[in-house]
Amino acid sequence: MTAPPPPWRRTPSPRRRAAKQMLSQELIVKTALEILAAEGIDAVSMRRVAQQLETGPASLYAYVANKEELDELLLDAALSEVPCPEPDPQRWTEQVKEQVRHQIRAMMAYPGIAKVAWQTPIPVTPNSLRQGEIMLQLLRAGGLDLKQAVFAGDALSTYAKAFAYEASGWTFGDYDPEKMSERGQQMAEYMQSLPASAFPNLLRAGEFFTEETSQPRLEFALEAFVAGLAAMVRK
Amino acid sequence: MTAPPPPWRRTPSPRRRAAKQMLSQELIVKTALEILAAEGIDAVSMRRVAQQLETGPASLYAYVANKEELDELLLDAALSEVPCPEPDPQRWTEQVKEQVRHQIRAMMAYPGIAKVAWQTPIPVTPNSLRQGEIMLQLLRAGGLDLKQAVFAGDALSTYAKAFAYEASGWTFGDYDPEKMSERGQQMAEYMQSLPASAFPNLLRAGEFFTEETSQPRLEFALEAFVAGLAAMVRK
DNA sequence: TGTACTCACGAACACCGTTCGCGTCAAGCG
DNA sequence: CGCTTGACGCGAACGGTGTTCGTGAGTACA
Repeated sequence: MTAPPPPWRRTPSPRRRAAKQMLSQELIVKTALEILAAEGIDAVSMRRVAQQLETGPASLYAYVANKEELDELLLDAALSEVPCPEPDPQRWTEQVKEQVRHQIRAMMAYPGIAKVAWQTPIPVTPNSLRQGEIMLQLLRAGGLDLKQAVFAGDALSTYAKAFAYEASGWTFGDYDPEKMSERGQQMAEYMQSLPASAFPNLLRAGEFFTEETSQPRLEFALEAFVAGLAAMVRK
Repeated sequence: MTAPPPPWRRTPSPRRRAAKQMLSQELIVKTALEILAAEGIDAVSMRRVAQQLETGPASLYAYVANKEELDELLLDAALSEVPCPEPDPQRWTEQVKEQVRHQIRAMMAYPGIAKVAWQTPIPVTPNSLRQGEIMLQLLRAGGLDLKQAVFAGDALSTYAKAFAYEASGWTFGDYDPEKMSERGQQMAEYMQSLPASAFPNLLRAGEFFTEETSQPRLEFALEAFVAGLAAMVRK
């Protein structure tokens, strides 16, 4: 609100470097996570983070190569909270399922971080690698050979990302409720407009597809897949 | 190269509507698909499509509500090629797997369309619905009850989208090879920099994770999941 | 011929990620 | 102590995105 100083008068002490906190990669990530928590993933832009730090977007590039690297750091921060159990061959199926649940829970703790996980092909951050290794250990403890473990681990982490992404979109405001109910209506209208028996199953599927069936859907998928793995091992 | 007409002279016959093909939703989708095939999904912007049609971006909004709707139409076009088999209870496991393979193949025929599938929550286009219903029919023919079929169908289509997305990124130029090999090196370096035994499995996993293992990875995941389903039915 | 209406679309808006180079500051040296 | 020089923070600009609104030209009708 104060008027800018007259242009001919050199500003007296504009830089009080020590006064405002020095930038650092850590501080940038911390700030980005705060914005993520408060305003969602789409609000996390280089500009918005810089604004929060009271600087211009160009300043961030001294500590972060680009947006992609920032995204990767955010994902890694989210994954840092996932525990690493000791493999127990007796309980391997339960351990595998539990690990996937943990990974999904960690991603859903930061609304929208799953979207980032998809944009980051083969993340190589410490915590991502750690999760990959843990998963392989649990699977191998169950008796899968290396190749089987790698394939199964890939499928599980792919599904975990996919599930977390869809669930995030559902539970946080990414798509607004008004639009969604409109969709539901369109869908019902379209299906009923065709020959009555064209969509006998799909017409009754809606009731199993609400937010509160999210958890059972995950459990079903995990149960089926892990049971399939167990059958391979026994054979 | 011709000079513009003097401003006081009203342009004689600027609109030869019939000369350039009239716009229509169909033409817009067709043009977008051509650009998609030639330049990849990221090139498909409202501006680029309009440019190809020799008009401004605003003109498209008469036939398409927004970019999201255009995306949905593109996805629907891609799915139109997926066949719809008659359910055969004797061969249901094979039919389910084959249907997923077909869906994935259809998406990969249009590089990057899988990305669109992710951005479109619960697509309600005719072909998407048709695929949903088919999947439910195949699963129910296998003996699953409606709830089981809905959950299984959800998991399968989620995985199909996820797989097609990852495979698309891999096989088309989305991430450039130089960057990727740099990644691989970083990864190997990091893993070896830690206590020797920190990543015993992951260090040997690389060889199972090339482009040519893409197909076997899919088959493994399908096999495990469908086997798990079959076990549920038998029980 | 004059008028009224429709509608195609150019231009603008508010964003985005990224880059370049200016200008200021602090350190080093005479 | 004062000057020079090097480093570097960051404002401004570039080229992109999706979307909206007002204008003016074209058509149809009186």
